[in-house]
Amino acid sequence: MAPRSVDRDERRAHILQAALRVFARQGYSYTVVEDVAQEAGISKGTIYLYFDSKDELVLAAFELFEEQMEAETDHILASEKPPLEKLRALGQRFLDLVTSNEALERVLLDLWVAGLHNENLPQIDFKRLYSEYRALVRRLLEEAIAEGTVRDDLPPHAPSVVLAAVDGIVLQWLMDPEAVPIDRMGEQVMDTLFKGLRREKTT
Amino acid sequence: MAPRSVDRDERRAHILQAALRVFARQGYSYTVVEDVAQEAGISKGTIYLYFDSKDELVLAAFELFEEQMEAETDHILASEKPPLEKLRALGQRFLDLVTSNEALERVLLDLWVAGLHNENLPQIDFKRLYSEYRALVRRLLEEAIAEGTVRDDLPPHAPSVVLAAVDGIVLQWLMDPEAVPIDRMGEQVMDTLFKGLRREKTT
Amino acid sequence: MAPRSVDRDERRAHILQAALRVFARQGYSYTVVEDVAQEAGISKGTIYLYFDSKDELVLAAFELFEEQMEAETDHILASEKPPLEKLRALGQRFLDLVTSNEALERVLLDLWVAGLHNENLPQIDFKRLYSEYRALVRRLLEEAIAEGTVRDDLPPHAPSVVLAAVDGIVLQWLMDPEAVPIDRMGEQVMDTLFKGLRREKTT
Amino acid sequence: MAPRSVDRDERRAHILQAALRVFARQGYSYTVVEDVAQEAGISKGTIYLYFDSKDELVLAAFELFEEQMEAETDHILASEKPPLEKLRALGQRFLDLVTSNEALERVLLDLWVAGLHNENLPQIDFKRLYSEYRALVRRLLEEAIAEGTVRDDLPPHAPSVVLAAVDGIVLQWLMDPEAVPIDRMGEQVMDTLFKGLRREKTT
DNA sequence: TATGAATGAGCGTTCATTCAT
DNA sequence: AATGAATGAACGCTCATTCAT
Repeated sequence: MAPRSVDRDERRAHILQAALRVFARQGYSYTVVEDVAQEAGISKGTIYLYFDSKDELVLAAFELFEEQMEAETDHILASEKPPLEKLRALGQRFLDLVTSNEALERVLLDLWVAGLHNENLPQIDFKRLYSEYRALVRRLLEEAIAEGTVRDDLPPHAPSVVLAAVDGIVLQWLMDPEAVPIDRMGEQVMDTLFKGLRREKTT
Repeated sequence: MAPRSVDRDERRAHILQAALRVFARQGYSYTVVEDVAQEAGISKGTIYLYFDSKDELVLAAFELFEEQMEAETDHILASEKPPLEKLRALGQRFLDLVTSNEALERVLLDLWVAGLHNENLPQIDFKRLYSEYRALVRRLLEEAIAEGTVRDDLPPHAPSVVLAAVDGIVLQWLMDPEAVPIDRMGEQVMDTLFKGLRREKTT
Repeated sequence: MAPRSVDRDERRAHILQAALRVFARQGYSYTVVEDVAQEAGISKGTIYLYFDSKDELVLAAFELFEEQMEAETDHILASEKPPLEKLRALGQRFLDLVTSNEALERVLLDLWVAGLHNENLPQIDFKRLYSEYRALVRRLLEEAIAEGTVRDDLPPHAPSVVLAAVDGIVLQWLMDPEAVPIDRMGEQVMDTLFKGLRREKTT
Repeated sequence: MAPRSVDRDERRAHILQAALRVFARQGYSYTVVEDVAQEAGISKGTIYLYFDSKDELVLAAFELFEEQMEAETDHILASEKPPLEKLRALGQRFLDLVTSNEALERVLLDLWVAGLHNENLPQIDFKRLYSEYRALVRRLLEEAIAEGTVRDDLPPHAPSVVLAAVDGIVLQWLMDPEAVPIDRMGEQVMDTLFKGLRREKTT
């Protein structure tokens, strides 16, 4: 009486991974559902047994990323490191996460750009997400200022600059992985941000 | 190059500007050719007398940006400022350029993401473009190191970080212009990059 | 015809009843096979063990109706009533049958409309069926004329009008059961048809 | 500067007539938009220049019918005939209208049956429409009763019976036009309804 | 026998592009 | 040169049917 039995979650994950690969290769809007089906080695209709729509595929990708990042963030914040070390660790983990799944990152970028135009993508609130990241960085920087490890004359938007540097590096890596080898970038980004470009004393 | 040609160029520019506005508002893939025609106050068919395809519109937008940026860059490099001031000026001009034409920037981002996926967009070689920018920044930093105004232990990919910070700020501004007011950001980005986050002496 | 067959017939009937309920509720073309399966408490695949196709379900529904109506008709015709009473009884029984299974009637209507368009539904010959009904009514009316209970100047298509009135009432009931309460309509239809609208003597 | 010029209304009407023919032949749900395009001798896309959706085609058909019928109704009601003659004229005109466009009638039937199931077809409120027709018939009958031309012991739902007879005749005609020649039916329906089946005096 | 996951043809609709005027 | 009506390939999605278990 038992039909073909499948592990729904596994199947879903399989399709999602296939979708990520194709989306990363071709871009979300240039990918047709049939492409995802072929990549997953199944038929078009099957995808709709596991996802309600093409959009939901990309939304699921985002959730995947957010879950992973959130877990990492909580872990790092709960640690006993000084605030600047936490910041360094966060940046590093973000880059690691991104590195470990280039496909995911490309898809997120697509999604990000789409979100800039499409108000009907309300499930993903990048605006809020970035606000939270900025607040988080700000808190760490303030702790560090209180501690005396960070200068107290930072520009008010310094948190944005920190985020910008990390984001921007990912962008360059996506564009040209050889020229910007991301697995060695975390340290350099943080070193540059922490120490600045200028020779000390010369300020 | 007959008088006709001037009219033609003017017309072409008119359409391109209209296209930029619409693409910026709605995103490239969410814009239908009819939208551009309406914005330009002409008919759909006419667009095809000046551009071969919808794609060519966005390609022309890129050329527009590149020309503008190149002129600015040359001008700044030819000036008599010290290298770090040139860098600051470049960053500032880039942000100004972007600010002055949000439409253009949004379209470039669209294009950028498309280029990530579409190898058949050989006219736009972002890879090469970024290589050139990195080389430019590197040259300026090396001059500054030689001069003694920049520390000589910079990480090798520091130029990427500089570019990243500027790019990343634009991204955050596009996403949330109120939270990241770009007209006051140039200075803060440069200040943060130049001085670093850390309190001096504590290094 | 082995014991198995009984089970099989029972199962088939069970599915058919479930199908009727769903078809009546949602309409044939708005019903997906899965809906029928759920209503029957079985799986989609099982339906195909008892019926070759979705179409066959609706065909079976028609056979069901025809069998029931035929049995009733024969019974009434075999009775000892005068012809006009037989006619009244037939109309009443038709309405009763319909009333007792609104689902069936709605499905038949669907089928009826489909049959109007689909020549490939040769199993159901509504044309022949109505011809037979008309002939039956005609026979009864002629008997009644001979008897002197029905006027001898009836229009030639009076049998069609009789059928039409009964059919039309069912239609109005299906459309708006509150406005046309079918359980009290049989009598009124027959009264109106028998006596006519006009005041007697005024003819 | 003038493009291919067309009379929009004419074009729309042309497509609508083509759609009516195909819908009548195949039924609404068995017709694909491509069929309508072929019948109209145009391409699929063109249909969408004149109608927003497939549904709108059938809705437009209904409006066509309603407008025609309403105009006829008003005209008849405004005339100087006695109420019973008005009723006869209404029935006759309804049948004429239906006869003159079999395609339209078949489509309306389709629509009617679809409306029974599809609550999302709110533009067409057959329930209300029939209520109004019943009220109209009732009013005429009451006038006739007051006048003394109609018996005063009519069953309360007699108006429904009148409507039923006319509707039902149309149904039989659609099913089998030879057996039920509609152009000679109006009179017979009305004669049967007015005088009834029974021989006078015998009541 | 019964299951329900899998299939893929087919649908309504969109829109970049063409072309008669 | 300019128009906008017309085109038709392509899309996302549905669902009757099949079939491995």
